[in-house]
Formats: sequence, C-alpha cells, structure tokens
Amino acid sequence: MERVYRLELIKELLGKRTISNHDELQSELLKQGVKVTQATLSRDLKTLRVSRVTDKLGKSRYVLQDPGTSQFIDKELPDHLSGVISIEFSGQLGVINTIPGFANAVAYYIDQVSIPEIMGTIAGDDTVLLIARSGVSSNQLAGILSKTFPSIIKKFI
Amino acid sequence: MERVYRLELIKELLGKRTISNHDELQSELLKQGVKVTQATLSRDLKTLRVSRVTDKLGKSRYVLQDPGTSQFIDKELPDHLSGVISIEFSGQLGVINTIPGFANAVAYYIDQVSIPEIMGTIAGDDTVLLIARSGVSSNQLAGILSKTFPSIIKKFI
DNA sequence: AATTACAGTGCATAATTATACATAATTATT
DNA sequence: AATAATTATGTATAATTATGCACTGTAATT
Repeated sequence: MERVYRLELIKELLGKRTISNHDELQSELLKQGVKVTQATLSRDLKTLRVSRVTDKLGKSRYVLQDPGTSQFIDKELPDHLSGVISIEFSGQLGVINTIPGFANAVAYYIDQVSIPEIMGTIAGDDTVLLIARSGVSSNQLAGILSKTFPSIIKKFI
Repeated sequence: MERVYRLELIKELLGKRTISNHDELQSELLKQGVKVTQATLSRDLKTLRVSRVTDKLGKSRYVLQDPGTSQFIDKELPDHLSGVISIEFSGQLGVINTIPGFANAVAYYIDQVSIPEIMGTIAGDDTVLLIARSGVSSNQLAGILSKTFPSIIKKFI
C-alpha cells in the first residue's frame, strides 16, 4: 500500500545502508513493515532513477542518481565555513563533513561561538565531530546549530 | 588480446555511443575488430567501474563513474593499512588503533570506500574514530567492516 | 451509482549480468 | 630456457533484474 511512502522509504534506506540487490532491499523494507515483490522494486528503482554502482573494492550497491537532499555547499557563509558539505546527527554526536582541509577552521569557529550545549569538537582533515553535553539530544543539537548555521542545515534526523 | 587496449576502447565507446547492455557493447567492439565474450565484458565493466544509469525517459545506459581516470580497482588492502593494531567497538562508535602516524591513511581509506553505515571518521595520530549512523549498532558496524576489511578484522573480533 | 480509464501490483518468465571452474596466456623466478 | 606463479578468458550456468499479461483498486466521467 501507499506507493509514495514506500518510495520515500527506499530513498532513505539507500542513503543509510549498503544495499546491493533487490532481495536485500526487500528484506530491509520488510523490517519496516513494507511488503513488496522484487518486480515492484525493479519498477520502483527505475522510477527513482537509482543506479547500481561499483565501489572501489568491487562491491556493488545502489545509489540515487540525483544526490540533492543531504549534500550541498552553501556559498553565503563566511569563507572559512564555506567548506561545509553536510551536517548530520546521531545520538549525542554530530558530524560535519567539509571539503578536505577545512575541518579545523570550522571546528575553531564553533568553539569560538561557544555553544553551551556543545561539550567539545574534534577536527580531522575533512570531518568535525561535535559532542553534545549529556542530556542534550541530537534533535536539540540540530535545532541549535540550525540557528547558528541556518543555511547549512537543511536535512537532519 | 591486449586487454588494456580493449578497456580503453570501451571507455571511448561509452563516451561516444549510447550503450545499454553487454550485447550492444560486444557488437560495437566487434566493429572495431575486437572479439570478446559477454563474460569478459562483465568483468571489464566492473574493472572500469562503469555503472548502468537510467535516463529521464527510462532508458538505461552505461556510464563511467570516474570520467578520465584509468585507475583500476585495487582489491588488495594497501600497505598503509598494515599499520592497524586493533579495532574495537562500543555503542555507535568504533576505535581503530594504529601504529603512530598511520591513522590518517587508514581513515582516508575508509572514507574513500564510502560505507553508508559510517557517518564519518576522524583521525588523530594513531587513532581513528568511526561514528556509525543512527540506528546502526556496533555489532552491525563490526560485521560490515569485517566484510570490507576481512584481513584486518578477523584478528580482532 | 454505474461505467470507464488508468495507475499499481503480483506472477511467471524473459532478458541481462555475474561467476565458478577449467584452461590459456602472460609474467616472474630460478 | 624451463618452471612456477599470476592474470585473463571462455564456457556453462547461476544470480539478478526487467517485463508481458492479467488482475485489483482507485479516480474520473457520465
């Protein structure tokens, strides 16, 4: 039932899990209570313009051809923040992905702004880890950051 | 005969013509005097990391994922991954301990492989932190990594 | 309300792609 | 050069994906 819902669910699953064939997708959907046949999945994937790609290890997996939703670069931010590609949350943590070399600048900026809900940040080369203070949920964290970086956060949990 | 030449030719053909399946590719190659079986083409396309995409009209066609590069897949784990000492999981996090100076190389490699269950990685000098996406358990993470890095994980789990 | 039109689906099966296995070709080693 | 080791290929077949057809349900039309 409700094809549109299933299509959305598929898009979400493809972004978060490694799915290599219709059967795998079928069982993931079943876990969510959605029951469909392989034939319908074939049609769904065509509708969504999903393609099967081979990663560098030779393993195949499905990806959406139109990435859009979660990754994009924003141009209105200060120069040193323009390297931000995406922000995502999970539990008490947030991960900011940047173009290579920009993570430290972003982390430094966040430290300077000094947001009470954020306990600390750790920066690698292209990734910043945000650790929320205990009691702060990822939703709250997302809400707070969306004020600080209104144009960056478009999609989170 | 001369695999490399054939691979180059395939890249060229994919750029010039619309090719929708192995048989089409096979006959295009035949026109150029190159005779191969479908099985070999399947392997060639995997080597070249060609994927089949669906255009807006619903027609499928092969395209190179990395236009330009003629880099082939490296199935062996690179030397710089030999610096891994241990891998451990806890909650939604994983910690890879390496010999000093190797953490970045390992993290970079994992990023390149691009595993959907992993939200991000951060590398220090001898430690890589892995953050799983929400909903992914450390067990799942371990399972996934053991597939991707069989030669590493088997020693530690 | 009854009738028609059409999108969506499952089933069965066709079409396409991937792979195990055996062998040939190539490259490295002694 | 001879032999061993590695890589590439074909054959046969398995695995995966796509689709024709019949049927169902919903929406549109009268």
